[in-house]
Amino acid sequence: MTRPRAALKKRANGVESRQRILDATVEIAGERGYEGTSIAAVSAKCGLPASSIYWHFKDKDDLIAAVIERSFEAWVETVGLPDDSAGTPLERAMIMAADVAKSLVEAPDFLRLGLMLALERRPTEPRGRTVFLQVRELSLRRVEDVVRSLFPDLDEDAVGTLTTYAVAGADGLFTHREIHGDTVDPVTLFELHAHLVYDAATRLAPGSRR
Amino acid sequence: MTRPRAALKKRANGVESRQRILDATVEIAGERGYEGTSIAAVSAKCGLPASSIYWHFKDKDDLIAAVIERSFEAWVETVGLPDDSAGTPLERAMIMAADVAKSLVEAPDFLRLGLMLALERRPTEPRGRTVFLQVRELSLRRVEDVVRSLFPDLDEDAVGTLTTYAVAGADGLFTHREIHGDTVDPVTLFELHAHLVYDAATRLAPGSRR
Amino acid sequence: MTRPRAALKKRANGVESRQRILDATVEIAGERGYEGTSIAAVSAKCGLPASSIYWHFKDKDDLIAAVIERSFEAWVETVGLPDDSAGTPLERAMIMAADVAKSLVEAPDFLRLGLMLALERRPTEPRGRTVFLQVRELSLRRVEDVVRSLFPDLDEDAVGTLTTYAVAGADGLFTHREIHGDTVDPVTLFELHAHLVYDAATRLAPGSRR
Amino acid sequence: MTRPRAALKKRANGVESRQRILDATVEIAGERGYEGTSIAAVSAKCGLPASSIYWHFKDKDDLIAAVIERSFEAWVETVGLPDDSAGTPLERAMIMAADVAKSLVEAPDFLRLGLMLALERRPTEPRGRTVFLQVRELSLRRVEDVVRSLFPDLDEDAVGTLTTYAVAGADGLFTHREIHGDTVDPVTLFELHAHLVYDAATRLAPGSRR
DNA sequence: AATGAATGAGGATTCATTCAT
DNA sequence: AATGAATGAATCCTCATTCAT
Repeated sequence: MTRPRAALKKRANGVESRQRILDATVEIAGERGYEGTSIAAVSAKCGLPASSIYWHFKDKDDLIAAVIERSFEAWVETVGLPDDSAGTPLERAMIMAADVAKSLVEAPDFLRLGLMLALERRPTEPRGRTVFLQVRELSLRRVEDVVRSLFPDLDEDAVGTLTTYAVAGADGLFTHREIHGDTVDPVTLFELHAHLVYDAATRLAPGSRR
Repeated sequence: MTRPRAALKKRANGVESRQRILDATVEIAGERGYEGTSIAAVSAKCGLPASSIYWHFKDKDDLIAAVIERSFEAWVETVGLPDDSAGTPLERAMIMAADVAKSLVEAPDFLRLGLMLALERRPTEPRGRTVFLQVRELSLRRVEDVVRSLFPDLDEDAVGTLTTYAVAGADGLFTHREIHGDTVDPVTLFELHAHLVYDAATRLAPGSRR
Repeated sequence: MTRPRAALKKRANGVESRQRILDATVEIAGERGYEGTSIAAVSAKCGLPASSIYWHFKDKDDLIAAVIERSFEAWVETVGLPDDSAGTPLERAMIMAADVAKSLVEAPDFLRLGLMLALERRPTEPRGRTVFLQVRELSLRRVEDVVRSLFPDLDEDAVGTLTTYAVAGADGLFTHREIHGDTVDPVTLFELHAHLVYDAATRLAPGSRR
Repeated sequence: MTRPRAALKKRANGVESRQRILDATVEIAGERGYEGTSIAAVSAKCGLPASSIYWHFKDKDDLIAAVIERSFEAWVETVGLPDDSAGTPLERAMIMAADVAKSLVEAPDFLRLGLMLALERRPTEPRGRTVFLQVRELSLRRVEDVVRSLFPDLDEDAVGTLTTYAVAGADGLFTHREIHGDTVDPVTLFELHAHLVYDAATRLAPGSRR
């Protein structure tokens, strides 16, 4: 009576269960938002009873926050880090644009869910929203750095404006695609965006005729 | 003396009640989205019992759809129609930009609620979402017309791209402001956007070195 | 400016409205029973607002009771009274059987609704049930009389048993038809029933070898 | 000593809870029919909160269907199977009659509830009704078999007629008793019914003077 | 003779969560 | 590591009824 040889299946496996729950949750939360995501629905989709979800996560808030975190990490990986060395500023900007466009097409959960949460204004803010705002702030700083390194002449105000415009534009293009689908090619749009942001840098630069 | 005109309060007045319900609903739905909007909350805010809400609206779906419709109309009014005659194309674009910026700052319910609904993907789409998509489509056609009239040389593809970029940019700037507040002056951003869209028109125009 | 010539339509007409309400109510109550019959449903079916129903009837109980009364009268008319004079007792019994069979096929609302109400045991008995029990008692007395006149020799106990059996049989055949439809010809069954009741009379008669 | 077996009350026991819910439901549904049976009332009667009822049953429909099923089984048990061997056909028929009479007096929930459901015609038929019709069909087949074995000479049409008449008669007698109580002794009536059905068999038999 | 609007009570069902096992 | 059962609060919505007009 040795231990069963291949007890691989159905052997209590915390890590895998956790993943299954998170998988189910992204799907549902991405469809229905924070309030629309019920533990029962997640339970039905992942096959584990509701009480098991509470074994892995403190509460619904915690679950959603975890989902945001995980999907942010997944998104960050698909973006890839820009190679600092290569080419002219414009060329580097264009490569970033293409990267971001691709990442938003491939791993849209993070931003969709995040924007849904961010647009809400409920009195007691869910932790998921806070998490999203944090990682978003992080991304904004990262973009700011890139802007600064690409256009060293800009003053801080201009850097802020440009960063905001660059990120807001990406948000808008993403949102548009989520709503209307690929009626216009997203890569074209993101490249246009990169070009225009680049133009804006010169427009905002000191000594420009603005 | 005739009988007191406004009796002793609380006497049947359909039109006003309807408005009160809608007022309460925009406020709540704009804060918490579709699922977060409970009839009980609306009832509490407008003072009428839940059952009375159902006299005026078939169900929650119907209520939210009505809110979207009304807030769209309100928004359209605050935008104002562009004066066809005035100035150079660029000047006219700048005026539009300022108008839209102002309208989004003043009557943001329509777009906030609409975007929240639009980002959702629930299997049985709420009517409110459909309504939003319809009026949005309408707005897109309107912008398209303006683009065409400002830049008569553009081919249809370019018109589509430009329209999409213009609207998506506005969405993005709006979203950014909803999330981060006025860290960067919205009018500046919308004017920058107008400038860049204008530049893009020349970039996309036939004969440009694109 | 004389009175409009043919103000026949839409001139407030109490009698017709009352009928429309009753018509709608039989239909719904026959489908769904007492509790299942909502004023809103009746209102929807007859086209008059709920408040109008309350102008014609005191309350729901009153409405249902009125329906029972009216459908009983309709049923009584389709039964027709047996012609006292004609033929042998058996022949007269057979004619009655055919009459009753036909009436239950043609105007089944009364009995269906009545039985539904009668089978219920709610603590505060609805007036409709009382009305049904009353008219049913009336019918039972009528049948009793017929039994007595057909079989003058029977003692009162036997009359009671026979009457009960005759009526219960009719109820059962009716119920069976409501449930299973015309899988077996109802006239055949009612004739068989008449025959057997007739046989039973001889079986119960004094001096029979029972 | 081990830990106290029946803890401190109120500790999870699925099977027992399910029974308690069903017990409460038969009682209420038998009194008030489908629509008249509110989950709140069941909850009050069985002591479990409404939400617990939904742990055990998908919805009200499911609950009522389960009640029908269980009460049918209970009823089948009180009927008892006819002992194939004993006596003449008539004697055996009489014993069956007595058995059925007794069972309907003792466990009337099944038939009362079933008939109430069966008489309804709601557009979307409740599952409970379907279940009742199924078990009823089953019972009819059983009776048909008995008829065939008691009167092997009958052709199929006659078997159908006789079966229908036998069952419909039982329904009618049951209904009568539910409505009017024991004004006439039920056993007497069921025995009379058995006699008459027996007579009918000869009346329907080939070669009879029918 | 009729009705638009209102309303409190109650309908079924789902919610997030807990807890003993 | 997991789960069956339970639970109170909240969900949306319908109920029968009223009342001023």
